[in-house]
Amino acid sequence: MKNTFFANSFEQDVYNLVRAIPEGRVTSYGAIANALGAAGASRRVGWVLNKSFGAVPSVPAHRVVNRVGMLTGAGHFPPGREMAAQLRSEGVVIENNAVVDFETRFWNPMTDL
DNA sequence: CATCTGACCTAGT
DNA sequence: AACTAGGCCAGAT
Repeated sequence: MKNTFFANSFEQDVYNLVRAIPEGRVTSYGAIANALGAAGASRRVGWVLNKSFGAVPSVPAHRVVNRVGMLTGAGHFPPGREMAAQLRSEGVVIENNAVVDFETRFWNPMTDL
């Protein structure tokens, strides 16, 4: 389905979609890109999220992981806002830099949005 | 201006 | 089923 937001810019779309992720849920870069109609541009999503730290309101980028559920971007998170820490605060169990029961915690933008 | 790398994903072996 | 290789878009060197 098409986003109810507006496609003013790719980064804006990514921001809105990531902000729409419910607490305690996670999604993947590919799902976001696909939901935005930019299938295959999953790398771009990651790059957009990289600069999303300075954006306001804060973008819960910690809820975005790769397809396997690994916190690949944990090392790029600023100090005090580590991925695993925030996810744990939301009730998500992290084991070895990966989300436990990722498929259960997975949130599909197109389906649930 | 050409090349490489990177918060990835899909497909082939 | 696990591993390797290729493809994708954008920024950095």
